[in-house]
Amino acid sequence: MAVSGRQTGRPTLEEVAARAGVGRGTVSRVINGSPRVSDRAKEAVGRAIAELGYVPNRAARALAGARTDAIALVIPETESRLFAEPYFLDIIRGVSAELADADMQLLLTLIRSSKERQRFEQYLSAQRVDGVLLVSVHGDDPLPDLARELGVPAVLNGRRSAGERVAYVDSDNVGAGRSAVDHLTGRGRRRVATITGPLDMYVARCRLDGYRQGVEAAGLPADDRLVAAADFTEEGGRRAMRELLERCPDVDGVFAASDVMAAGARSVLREAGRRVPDDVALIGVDDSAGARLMDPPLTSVRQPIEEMGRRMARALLQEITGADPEPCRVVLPTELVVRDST
Amino acid sequence: MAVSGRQTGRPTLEEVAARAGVGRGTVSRVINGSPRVSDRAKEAVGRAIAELGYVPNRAARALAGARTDAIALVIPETESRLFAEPYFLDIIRGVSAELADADMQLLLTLIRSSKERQRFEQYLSAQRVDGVLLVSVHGDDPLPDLARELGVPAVLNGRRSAGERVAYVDSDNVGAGRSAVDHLTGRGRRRVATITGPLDMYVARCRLDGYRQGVEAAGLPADDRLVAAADFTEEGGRRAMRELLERCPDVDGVFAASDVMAAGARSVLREAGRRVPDDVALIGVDDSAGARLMDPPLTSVRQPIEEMGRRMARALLQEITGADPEPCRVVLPTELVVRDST
DNA sequence: GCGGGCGGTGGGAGCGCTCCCACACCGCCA
DNA sequence: TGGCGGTGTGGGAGCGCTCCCACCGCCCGC
Repeated sequence: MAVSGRQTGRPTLEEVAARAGVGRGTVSRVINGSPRVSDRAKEAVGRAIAELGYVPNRAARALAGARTDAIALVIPETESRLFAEPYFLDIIRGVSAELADADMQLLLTLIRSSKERQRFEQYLSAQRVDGVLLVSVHGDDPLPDLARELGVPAVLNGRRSAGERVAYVDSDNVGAGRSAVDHLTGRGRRRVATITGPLDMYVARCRLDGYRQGVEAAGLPADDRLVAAADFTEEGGRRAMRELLERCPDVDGVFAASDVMAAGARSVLREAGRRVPDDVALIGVDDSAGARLMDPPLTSVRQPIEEMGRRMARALLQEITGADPEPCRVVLPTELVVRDST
Repeated sequence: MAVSGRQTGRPTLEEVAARAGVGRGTVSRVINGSPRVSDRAKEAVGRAIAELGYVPNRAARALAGARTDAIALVIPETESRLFAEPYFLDIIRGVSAELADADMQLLLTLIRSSKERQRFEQYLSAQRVDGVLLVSVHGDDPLPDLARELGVPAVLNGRRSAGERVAYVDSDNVGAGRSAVDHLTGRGRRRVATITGPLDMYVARCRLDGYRQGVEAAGLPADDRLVAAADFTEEGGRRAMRELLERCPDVDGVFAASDVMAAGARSVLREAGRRVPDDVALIGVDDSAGARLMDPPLTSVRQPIEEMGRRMARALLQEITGADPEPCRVVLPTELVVRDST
């Protein structure tokens, strides 16, 4: 049964109106939750909608009204895949959960090349989405500002700098570094090193700041030889660990600014015959799935990634409805997950 | 400058037509690549488009025409997160790459609850996407058939059974199991066990078949005590390995049908004092990021995940344009990645 | 008792496209 | 010379909504 003759088969708002014995306008008002509708009409329309199985046509809505009921989640992947991948999935999970309730569509846009970037910029300026969520933005990324200029609501995941002007949801990266080092020094480590992310990224600088605070708080001497810059990759972590071992053979604790780099460091430590955690305690950031698989399982500072996604979505929705004129500035706390590597 | 007074600011097809000195129809024809246009007109329109920075309005297009220029990628997450997460990201990556060239939008839909499932089914029947890509479908998932009934093109990632009737892109799971066992027996292992996925999933049964073929080909006796069913989770892998150790203390090789389960097995082996690979050789499937991090690094059978995503997208696009009446049935080869666990 | 509100309503006028019909205009044939 | 088909073209008629104006009652105040 059903789905037989008709071309498109879908009932329209007009048909709903006819069945409910009201005008088109009234149906539209009911659907959009306008307060100026009598209970009687509301009920009649509701029944007609149910009977007909009516679902509003999004294209028509977008064309007639202003909104599209869709937001874009943008993930730039220009360079090497900097962040551990599960990170993105968790963000997506959070965003998706929040959007589902608002009945908004999630458009996923991976930007790999400048061509794709250009295409996305066209997208933006064509106002084809009600807002954008930007993940993994670099310090010099112009996309957030472009969105602002075009009047498209935007929310970032992470800041580009301390003075970020676009709305953002970030995690407490200074606190992450700080708690990692506190944990290390709390276990009696005295020569605590750090492997940083790329220092043109604010997130990396923040974690380094946290490290420095922790070192100072423990009354240990600041020693720049204990700081090795890397790039969030495993190979980078490996290289940095080698440097560290060479410069400071007496290192007994390492705070790697990401789990992936910690994994790199771990393999170098193994090759060098240093036991973890006996000789060198090791701690990462992200609490990624891989952390648990490492040997020994890696102590790590967890970020509430899914929650960040959720908060970003919520902030964007608010910005779209214009509920809150103040751009969202949220910094979520991190949490130490202690395992056997420390 | 720019973006000053005008309400929407975007030029319309009509304005392009006026500027090019042609009719609306002609501009539309040029944009959609119709052959029935003179070179002169084509050129004039092209210039006008460039000068005005015209970008077609998607909503209007969708409303007037039949297509929406969007496809949905559906990821059911009802139960525990069965598959390792990076899997999905790689699929997304492949799909996205292929779609970008076709200038199609990627709608991501996570289905967690029956409510979200229902919403998506409404979506489908409202014809709001030109097609669907379905990932991680279970044997009894009705979604693919629903899509078929509604006449929405669909492509699956993996089959639900040997007789799958909906278009699909799968990897050679039998071959994966077979090559894993061949590798194990090739290294002289004689008591080779397997930890399977949930046997109501076709993928799990295929890998088990491959295992059995491998055992037989090596002239080893089939022994059901060497087969332990699990569920693709780490805890499941752990439980299965314990069983195996109890039933067959002389086991010297284990083929786990996923890296995650291999990780579980590995930790049980450690606790039991069995060395890997000396006492027991261990091999997984997926070649996930975690495999490399394990100690020792895990030998694994890699699936061409990103390529699968790409092929799925390509197949779907073809099905949408109606180019190929035959539903896509692709089975991609897997590849053994040898590391230190075997 | 009459005028002015206000809650509630109907329906016209688009939104920016695609589809398709109608109509030039060309060169060809009979 | 007239007719005929084939190109190339213009533009009307929607697609299914939202927005908004106009309108109908009713109740209130004076």
